[in-house]
Parts: sequence; C-alpha cells; structure tokens
Amino acid sequence: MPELPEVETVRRGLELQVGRFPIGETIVCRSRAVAAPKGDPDGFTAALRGCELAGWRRRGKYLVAKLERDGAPAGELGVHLRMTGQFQWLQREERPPCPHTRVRFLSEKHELRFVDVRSFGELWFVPLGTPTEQVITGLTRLGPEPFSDAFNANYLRQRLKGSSRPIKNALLDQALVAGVGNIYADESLFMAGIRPHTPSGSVSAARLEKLRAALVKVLELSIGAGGTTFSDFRDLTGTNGNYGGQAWVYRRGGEPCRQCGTILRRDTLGGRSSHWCPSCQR
DNA sequence: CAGCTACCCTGGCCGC
DNA sequence: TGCGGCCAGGGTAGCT
Repeated sequence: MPELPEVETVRRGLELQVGRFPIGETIVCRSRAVAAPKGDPDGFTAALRGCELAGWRRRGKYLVAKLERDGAPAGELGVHLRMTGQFQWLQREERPPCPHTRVRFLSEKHELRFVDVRSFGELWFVPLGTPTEQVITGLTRLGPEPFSDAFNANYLRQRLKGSSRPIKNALLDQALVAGVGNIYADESLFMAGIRPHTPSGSVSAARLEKLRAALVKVLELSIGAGGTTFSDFRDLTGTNGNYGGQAWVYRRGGEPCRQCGTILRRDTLGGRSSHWCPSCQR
C-alpha cells in the first residue's frame, strides 16, 4: 500500500530513470483505470499522443506529470497508485504485458507500464488551462504536507479540538495531513507513545508535537530506505523498499514489542487494523 | 457537519 | 487438492 514515502520513491524513479519521456502510443488495457476523461480511453490516448512527460511532482499520495508538446505546455497527467498500482520501466518488447497491466505508454525504444493487481489505481488527463484540482478532485481535500511549516502542533491542536474520533483515524484523514496511510500512522503513534484509540481532542499540545516529530522522522527514514518492504510496493526496477525491517508495530499483532517485550495488540479502528503496544503507548 | 459504513478489486491465506 | 470465506486497504459516495 504505497503511502507518501513509496509515492515519493516512485516520483524520484520517474525523474531519474525515465526522465523526459516522449509518448508515441498509449494503450489502455482496462478503461476503468482512466478516471479522466472518464469512460473515454480513446480521448485519453488521443490527448497524450505526441506529448512528452516533462517532470513529476507529488502531492499527498498523488503524482502529477507536466505534459509538453513541441516544448510547449500541453496539460498534465495525474496518477494515484492506490493499493497495488506500480510503474514498470522497460525496453520495448522486453516482456509481454501481464494480465494486470492497465495502461501502456510507448516511446520508440521504451515502455512505461502501469500495472495494478487490484485495479484501484487511477490516471487523469488534465487539459491545458483547466485547473488541476478541477479534474483530480481529491487534491482539493488534501491537508498540508507533513514536511511543511503549516503542519505543526498548533495546527493539529486547532483542527482536533473537541474531536472525539480516535487519533489513529485522524492521522488517516487526508484532509488533516496528506500522505499518511496505515503503516506510518501505526509506526508514528508507537514512536510518540500514544494509543491509537485516544480521542483526538484530548491529546495535549506537547504530545501532538511528539506525534508530528515522530511522523516526520518515520517518513524521512522510509524515504531514505526507498519505501517499505511491506505490501506489493515495487519501485520502477521491480525491487521493494527496505523500511519493513525496522517496523516497530505494523502487522506485528501477537508478537513481542521490540522495545519492551509486551505482546502487541491488533484492533480495528475506522475499519482499518491498528497495531500497538499496551505498555509503550498510553 | 462530523463521522461512520459500504464499496470498489483480487491474490493470498486459513480452515475444513 | 479444492473450495468457501475472509482479509488487506485509499478514497469516495452516501448515510446517520
């Protein structure tokens, strides 16, 4: 399940390995993968024909590529990997598409392939002149990036004041902070010593600052490791990250805490599994 | 309007 | 060996 560090790892791969990519042909293998223009894979391929992918940015778990035609702006391409989406960077004809191939971008010598087992991933074409968030509407609901100045203890205190929902649920809310998913929510709560069930509004400013710092630290660690080993995440070369070896609690329910030996718990919160240490987290 | 739940999808795993 | 049932989970629609 790609979260911010995994998406950032993919973004860097697209920048460094793929670089500028001239799209000749686009083949949509499953039309549901194209979120815009919705239900119109032919319109999607027609819009992209002759465009060049010219630089990628990340916002939360969204990736957005600049498109250029003959050196001039030609709109944007948005991508969300969701659960199992991945890009593969191949020589042309290197290997035939697997059954989970959703979209294929072909240049003269290479192929950038979007593969997605569970088919939750989506791609958007944003026409030139149309505001990006008008097409990729999820962008409008995103809170601040975890590394930004806007994401601080004061902000969290204000936003969570009076809220009864568990702090774990709040962390997963992309409107509160962008890019956090189940792995890093559980890991940061452990590092900050906060139980996932704690009502958001009752977490003190001091503990919110601990949580902010823990979240930034765990995200930075994982980006440095090239993403997590968990899940189906793969970078452009097909290798996965290296963060999983350091996981404190994620998916470790029933196992002993690496810090104190207490048996870790697993509870369902907000429809998601939460892993935590009843001794280290209060 | 905050905060739930169902849903989308498919491979993997568990129990019988 | 085979099959049913459940689980994983990001984001959104739609409900309370």
